[in-house]
Amino acid sequence: MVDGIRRGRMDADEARRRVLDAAERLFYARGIQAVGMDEVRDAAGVSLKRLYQCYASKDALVGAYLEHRDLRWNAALADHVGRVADPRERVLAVFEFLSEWFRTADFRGCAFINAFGELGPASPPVAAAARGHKGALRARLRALAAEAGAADPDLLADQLLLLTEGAIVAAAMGTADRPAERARSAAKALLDAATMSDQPLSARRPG
Amino acid sequence: MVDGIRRGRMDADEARRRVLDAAERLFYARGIQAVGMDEVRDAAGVSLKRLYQCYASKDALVGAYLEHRDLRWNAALADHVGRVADPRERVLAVFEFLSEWFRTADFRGCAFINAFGELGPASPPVAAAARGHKGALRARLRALAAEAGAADPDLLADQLLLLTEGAIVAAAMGTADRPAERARSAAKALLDAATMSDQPLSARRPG
DNA sequence: ACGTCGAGAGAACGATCGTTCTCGTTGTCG
DNA sequence: CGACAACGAGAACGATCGTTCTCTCGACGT
Repeated sequence: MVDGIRRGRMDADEARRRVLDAAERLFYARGIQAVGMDEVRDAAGVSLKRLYQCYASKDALVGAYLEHRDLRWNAALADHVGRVADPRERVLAVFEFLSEWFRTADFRGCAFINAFGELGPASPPVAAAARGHKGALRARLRALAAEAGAADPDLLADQLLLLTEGAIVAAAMGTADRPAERARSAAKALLDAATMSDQPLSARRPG
Repeated sequence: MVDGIRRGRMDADEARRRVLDAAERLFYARGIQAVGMDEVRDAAGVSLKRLYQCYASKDALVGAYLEHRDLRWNAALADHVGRVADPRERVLAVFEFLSEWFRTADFRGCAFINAFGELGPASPPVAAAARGHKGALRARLRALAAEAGAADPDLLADQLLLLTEGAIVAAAMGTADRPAERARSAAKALLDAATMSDQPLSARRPG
């Protein structure tokens, strides 16, 4: 009974991983409400009983999906930005990351924007996860803006955040051509404007 | 028999109007999948039979909802921009329109982004409506950019579109402070950058 | 006034979905 | 070898939802 854990626990971890992988793929590709637990079970190759042992409810699975997605996405962005040294280029690297992301075969927008639009008002946990994800992104953009020498890092961070979210939405809906490149060009212009460091921004404005 | 149409058609139009009003309010506030036909019936104050006489299915009602929303939103934006004469100010008026919109009590993001995130892949009509709406917005921004003298109106239009969509998303999720004002400041900088070849920055006057 | 048509209210139906339960099997340990 | 716990497969259950059907009643034309 005690040692039953030996193999049981290994299998349980494996099952959890497969369930979460399947859920992430399906929820992201087709939306949360459109995917039933039966489909997750099929894709994960486990039994329903096992599925509910791993995640006690669909809500719990959705929470784990968003949490995992947040970790992966943040790590991928950090990795991409981390390869660049120049502070200004680090800001623009965010948009090169977006460009690569948009080209991935299964790209379907931001999981958090989608989940928020789908369940936001009806599901406080989903809303909180979405806000947390975007809050972390804003914090990262603010840090990059400050390192790049922006006169007002909060302002530039918000502007970059708007460009990022807009590019993601436009890429998902196909409403703009090469949205990442357009966002990058806009970010460059805003970065220039924010770091005309030693004079014009303040000199240009009267009192 | 012919005249039976007289009163019948009046009531039918009235019922259609009330059904569409109720559906628009409910779908926008809580999402499409979260609102059942029974609830639309209650809010509209008609019978289910009448409801299905007005709109043959929920899909048809969703289509009418998006179409009506598109008309109203475009008209409101056109009205707001139309009150401004200066070409550069007309571009920025878009973001003042957003600012007012975001402050309305029932604001809950862009109906088309929400609907697309909710049903996009599963519902081609919804996806088409969303793309049509954003396509019209992009065309309007392109025209404004051209009138304002942008060197590359397509580039500026896309950049402004990204700012607009980003501001809407950020406003809906509450991830940025005063997103409309931030988007406006970014738009101004981009507008400056896009029209600098004609006139130097020093010749510009802040609005 | 009477028969007919259509409207309203809501029951009913079929499908779907989240969740639980049953049952037959298997693998393990004493 | 035999009991027992856990597992897989899938039926079952209760709820919800889109849609249709039934029943009753009131309004209109002749």
